[in-house]
Amino acid sequence: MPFDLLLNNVSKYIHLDSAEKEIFLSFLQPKHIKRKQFILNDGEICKNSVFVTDGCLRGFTVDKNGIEHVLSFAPPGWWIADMYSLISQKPGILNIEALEDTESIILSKINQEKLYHEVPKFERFFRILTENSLVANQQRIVDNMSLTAEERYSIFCKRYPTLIDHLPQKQIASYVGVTPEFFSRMRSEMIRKRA
Amino acid sequence: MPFDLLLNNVSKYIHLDSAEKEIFLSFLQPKHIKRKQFILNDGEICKNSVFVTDGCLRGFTVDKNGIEHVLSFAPPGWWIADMYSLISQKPGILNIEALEDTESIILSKINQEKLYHEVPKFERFFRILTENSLVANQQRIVDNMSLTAEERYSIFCKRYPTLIDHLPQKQIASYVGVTPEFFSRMRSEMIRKRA
DNA sequence: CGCATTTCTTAATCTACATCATCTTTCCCG
DNA sequence: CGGGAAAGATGATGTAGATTAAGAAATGCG
Repeated sequence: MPFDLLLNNVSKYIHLDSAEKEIFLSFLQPKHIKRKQFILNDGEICKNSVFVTDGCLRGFTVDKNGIEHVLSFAPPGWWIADMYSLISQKPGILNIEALEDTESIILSKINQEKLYHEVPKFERFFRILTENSLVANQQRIVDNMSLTAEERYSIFCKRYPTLIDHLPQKQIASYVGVTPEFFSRMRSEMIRKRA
Repeated sequence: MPFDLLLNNVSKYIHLDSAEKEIFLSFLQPKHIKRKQFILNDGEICKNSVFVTDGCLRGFTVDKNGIEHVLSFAPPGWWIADMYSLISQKPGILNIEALEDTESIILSKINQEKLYHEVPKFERFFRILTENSLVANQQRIVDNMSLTAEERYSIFCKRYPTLIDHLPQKQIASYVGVTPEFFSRMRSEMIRKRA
């Protein structure tokens, strides 16, 4: 069952009996996403929370010079959405794209509201997810103002250990906030230092 | 009445009849804050939302090298709090300090909850404040990754027009994310260009 | 399997911003 | 209102990371 990963994720924060699990599962929809396929474009209203069970998604914005900036990755076991747009139901700034063929589970905004009515303890669960995204954003602002690229890379490594040797370097570079060229040079210097 | 500014602020988002206004006001507490006085320290749990009616507060973090990074200002008409800590009631990372003698209105977390029960439409109001802080943080991450110091300064100017010639330059520099020396140089060059 | 496209590496040069030092100006508290 | 501290200006020098260019390696798709 690919839903096991999701149930595990939920049970980190709230306990569900089997009736509640049933209700939860009835609101979910599995979705296969092909490599390079977009499931959200900037300017759209975000209608879904997406939980990845296999593969990997990325959330990114495009600045006025056409440069992409990766704000988050979603490997298996992670949720992804444009939190602002999802909450406010106003147009967002995030694009969400599959970096490889990906299996996911969709919880629509509408079903999320229904779920709150039928199993109120899910309010707690999604409140915690929102808090986590808040704290991550706050921390990221500070990190970008005070840390070097190398330090930011090591934060990436802690946050996404499974992605380190798994993702195109240019995606990691974009998350860390440097050019692919500099990132390549930086990595080879880090290896040299360690040797 | 210094509460007028606050009632105006609230009525931008929700309409209150006079009974509801009464209830709201009964939960508030005016507070005078002296220049250089802290009303929140990092590591503490944030217990209050603070609305400024006169003067100015700043929210900032201190990095591992002891350098301060200003995340937000609160001139008259603005709310300030460590949103993450306020919502989660866990220790936060923000310090909040008065940049000059300041008049403010305090709404404690506890009273905020009571207010939700007595006047539920305040849920909408504070939800919107939370959304605004979310979108501001998201935008700030992108801005810091893609804009020059000069562009970030012009965003500061739009966001806080009343503060431009009113605040120590080093505070603005810290918000923009540059050293005071570079900020001084940058400003004199911007003036030269315009002349 | 093989070719095209994407990704990675390395090098030279460039630039935005930091750091350090010194001097001047402003401001605030006794 | 006067003196001391904080803030600001300006110059010289240092550096993290960008840009451009060009070749090598990897990868995905027909």
